Amino acid sequence: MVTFKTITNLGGCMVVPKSTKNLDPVSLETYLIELWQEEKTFEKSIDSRRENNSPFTFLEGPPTANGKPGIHHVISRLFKDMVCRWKTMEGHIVERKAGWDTHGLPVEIEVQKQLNLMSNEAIEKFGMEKFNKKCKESVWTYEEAWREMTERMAFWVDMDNPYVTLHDEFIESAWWSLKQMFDKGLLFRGHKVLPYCPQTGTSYSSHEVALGYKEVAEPAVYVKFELENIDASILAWTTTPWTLPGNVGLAVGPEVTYCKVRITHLPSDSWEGRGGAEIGEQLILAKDLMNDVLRHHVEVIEEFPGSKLVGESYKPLFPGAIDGSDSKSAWTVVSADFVTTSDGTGVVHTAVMYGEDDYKLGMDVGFPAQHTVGMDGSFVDGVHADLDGRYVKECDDVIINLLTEQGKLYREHIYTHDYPHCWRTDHPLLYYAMDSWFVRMTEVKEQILEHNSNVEWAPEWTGTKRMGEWLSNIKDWAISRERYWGTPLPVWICSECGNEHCVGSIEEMKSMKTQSSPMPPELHRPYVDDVVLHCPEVGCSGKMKREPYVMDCWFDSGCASFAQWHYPFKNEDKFSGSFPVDYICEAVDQTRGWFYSLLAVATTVFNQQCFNSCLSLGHILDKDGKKMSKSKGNVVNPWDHFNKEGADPIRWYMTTQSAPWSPTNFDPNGVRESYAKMFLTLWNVYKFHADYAALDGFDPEDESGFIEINSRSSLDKWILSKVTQVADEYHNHFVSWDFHKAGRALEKFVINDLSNWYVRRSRRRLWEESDSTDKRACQHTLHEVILIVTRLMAPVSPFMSDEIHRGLTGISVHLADWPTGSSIVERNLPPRDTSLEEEMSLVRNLAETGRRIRVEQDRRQRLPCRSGWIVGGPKITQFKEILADELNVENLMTEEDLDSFQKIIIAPNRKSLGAKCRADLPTVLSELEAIDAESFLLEIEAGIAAIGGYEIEMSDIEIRRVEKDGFAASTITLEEGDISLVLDMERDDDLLSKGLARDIIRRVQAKRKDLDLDIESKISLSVWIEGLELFDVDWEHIKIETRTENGSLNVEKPRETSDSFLVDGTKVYFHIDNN
RNA sequence: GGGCGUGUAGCUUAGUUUGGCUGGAGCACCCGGCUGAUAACCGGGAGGUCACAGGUUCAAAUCCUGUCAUGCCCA
Repeated sequence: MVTFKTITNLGGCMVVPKSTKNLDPVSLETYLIELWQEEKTFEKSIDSRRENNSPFTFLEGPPTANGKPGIHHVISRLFKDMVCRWKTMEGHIVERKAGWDTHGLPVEIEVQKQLNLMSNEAIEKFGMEKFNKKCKESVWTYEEAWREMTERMAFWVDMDNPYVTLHDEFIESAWWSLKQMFDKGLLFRGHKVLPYCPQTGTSYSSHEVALGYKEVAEPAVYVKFELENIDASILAWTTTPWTLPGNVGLAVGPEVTYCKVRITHLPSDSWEGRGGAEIGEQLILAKDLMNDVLRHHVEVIEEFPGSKLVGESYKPLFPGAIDGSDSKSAWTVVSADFVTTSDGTGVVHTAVMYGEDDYKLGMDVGFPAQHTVGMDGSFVDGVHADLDGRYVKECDDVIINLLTEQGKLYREHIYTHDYPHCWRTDHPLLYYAMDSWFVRMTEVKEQILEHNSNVEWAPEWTGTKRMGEWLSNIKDWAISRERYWGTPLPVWICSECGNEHCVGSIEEMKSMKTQSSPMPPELHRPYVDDVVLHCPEVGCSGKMKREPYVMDCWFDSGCASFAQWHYPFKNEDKFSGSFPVDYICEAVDQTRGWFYSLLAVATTVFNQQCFNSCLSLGHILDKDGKKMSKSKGNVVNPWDHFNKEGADPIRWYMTTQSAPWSPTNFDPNGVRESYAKMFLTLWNVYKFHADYAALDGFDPEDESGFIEINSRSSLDKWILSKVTQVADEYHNHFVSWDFHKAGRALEKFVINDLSNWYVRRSRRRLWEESDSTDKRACQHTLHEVILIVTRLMAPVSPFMSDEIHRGLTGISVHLADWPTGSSIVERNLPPRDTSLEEEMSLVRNLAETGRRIRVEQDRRQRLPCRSGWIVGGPKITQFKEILADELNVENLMTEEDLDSFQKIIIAPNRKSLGAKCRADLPTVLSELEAIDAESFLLEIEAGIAAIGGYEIEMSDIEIRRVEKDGFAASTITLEEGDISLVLDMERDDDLLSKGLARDIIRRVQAKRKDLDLDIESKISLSVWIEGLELFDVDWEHIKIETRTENGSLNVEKPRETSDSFLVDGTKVYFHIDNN
């Protein structure tokens, strides 16, 4: 059992608290930022923990500095900072290296917009070297803004030594990791089907595609594929006729029911567009879609599952367009599980190179993977004489005509759908199989699932569901991009023997390069493109050219855990001591982004998990729950609040508003509320303590003046017990990532327990002018409780907590230990006394009950009651005086039961009495009203009760219990049973005089405050009262309370300028003269 | 289209895991009270289709099914 160390000599210099000013949050915070810089508080907070040698490692998810930081960036930096600060206080070494993500398409797009370079051709004409230089500059556009925001919100991170993904060191580490994958056979070349714009020569990420969806009406066709061995054609549907020359297969659902039909009659309706069928012709399609597709009258000849069609071969639509000699499956029917009967014919036309499903299916079943369309968007030579060299989107009509001529078109129609368009040129995008390099993630699926399951995810479902589901359908990772600005793919291919070589370091490149190739000044295009290597293959003397790709920028950030240290080329110790990383934190959209790329790289390179815990945050939305975006104009600028309420209230608001992983509707008014409640209240508690401590020269470290907790009042013991309770609750919520619950609990403690109860109840103790044990006990208690509160809140709101902590101890809260302790630092909290806590809870409950009674009885709080009784419930031993004072009751007693306060009244049952008495009812009722209930009840029980000649029985009346005249009561129900509070409502001259005195005191005090008088200054007070006698003793009391030296009561007449007020019909005038 | 979240008073939210008192707070509003630390606090009032529709159950904000809205990710 560790005892609570009440005297905490932390080596501070300024232990006697100074009187404080009113709160100015902005200057307080900006002052502290400067102080932290001068003192190097951040560095100290790390260095002071070195002796424990227990690192807690954090990895910063690198932001891109080519966009302005907004309020949504504040939240993720908050939760990063909070956990790091918390772990520091628990005694760990928590180093925090900043990082910048500097590569990637968004950077290029930004520069392209700037320089109006709307195609690859334009970029190359402009010059890749110049272009990349621009990109490099562009990534630092908002660095200053990011630094300022980071500093202002007090995210402690080492921004002077960040890792930067464009640095050669970082790139070299990334190269090294790719070579590990290459050596394990996990890197391969293939195709990836991407939305591609032939005008600009670029493929697009899904993000860009989303920018350009447009609704278009295009021709769609039902095409007849004539089977070789069955006298029928299979019908297939497509919305992209230009892919038909590339057709190499038809996919059917194995479980889907198909049928073969024969045309019996021509359609009765007029035929739309081209196409048609002869009577007697036989067609095959899904049974469910017959009615939607067919326009002829038919007879169904046969029904069968799709599996029966599998393997059937058919005649190519465009013979010679594709060389199928190496493929057994070319132009046959295959089975695929993605086939549905929701549209089309239930048969999917497959052109390997122009659809993702198509490509995957093609690879699985061995269709020939050949292009019929070139990179320029035109058909290649040899497809068809009418098509060769023509832009595909212009050929729809030609193709449909060709099919019609050959009798292969069944129907055409116009189909309206959303189709992606190039956001720059507005041309429709083509889904096109691009050459691409892949990491074979499918090979390591089991390992990555295993590593994922060992991560502590918050919330859990991010890991198990969102990430888990994704990983169980893992696909190979396309890591190459046909772009300019990025980490160059370090793969070289020999032009002689086709040997592929992956370079894993600068040194390796240097040793392999030909004499004539220059050493690149940096590891970027175009310099690296010029490096030619000698082929290392035995017996080959060929030259190797680099594959002209850059890498997916997610690969960069996925390498951050080791590349930030330039591992394995340097910092072996730093890396091994920090891997796997203990903690990362980003918004939920990073699940498939950074969280995944970290897992993927760590699994393929080290076969380890990359991080032990991951907090995935919900997004910040605007106050209407809409996404914040520039175009909507609903983006909140954090500086609006930095410059108003300060960073602490923003951080507190974000923490307590909702669970970290819940989306938060950002309400600026909520920040104000956090400020007004949590921070103003705490500041005033502190100010109250500090002002009186300064006045009295209170020194918490003066052992001679120390009061043991045992010798303090019950009120002190109570708040000390409560602060321990809230500290434990707070800590437990931190452990389970429920930071919002932690903050709410602490806020409730500060406002309700500390400020509105402890301080309010303790004010008189500190007003006492002479030194007393009780006063010092109160000062020590306040001092101790405030210190614990500041240490608890320091990770969330580092400014005010530090200011107060420094004010009380002379040292920074960020160097202090976590109050509940850890495996490293000692627990340091006062003892609990739960019975005291329970009693106080009851007392507060009864005080509220008293106020409720007064409202109901229309008796103001300042008018005292002569007596009050507590009926039932546990005995109140410690806080009886407090309760009596709160209730404003002169004499508070306990009573066994309610009988002495209640009487029985008899109410008539009109239904039964009316039937009995008829016209006499009014008389009976009025007599009943005047009757003595107790004795009449006895008469009824004896069967002798009668009114006006009518016999009265129990059924004629209702018995009720009410408070006797002059009493008022209210009952609260607790687990232990009911407790009633009874108040004596009697008013007499004595009570009225006392009540009046309190009202006068209150008005005079308010006036003193209005006049901005010093608390100690003396006044002259004149009072005139009309219609009520103020007793001498009460007048004396008024004079003492209001520090009146010269008092006059009812002397002459009130002056014109005198204040007046009315209370219970009594008019009071008063006048203050400042002495 | 698919996966994963979210939806409770005008606003911000608790309660949903494990069904059970009259769905609890704060802001704003109205009435009253307390106050020489406080933009704080206390009592009362008004304000609820617990997104909607079904279902299970003696009992549903809570469990199940579907729908709608909204957010993220993937197509």
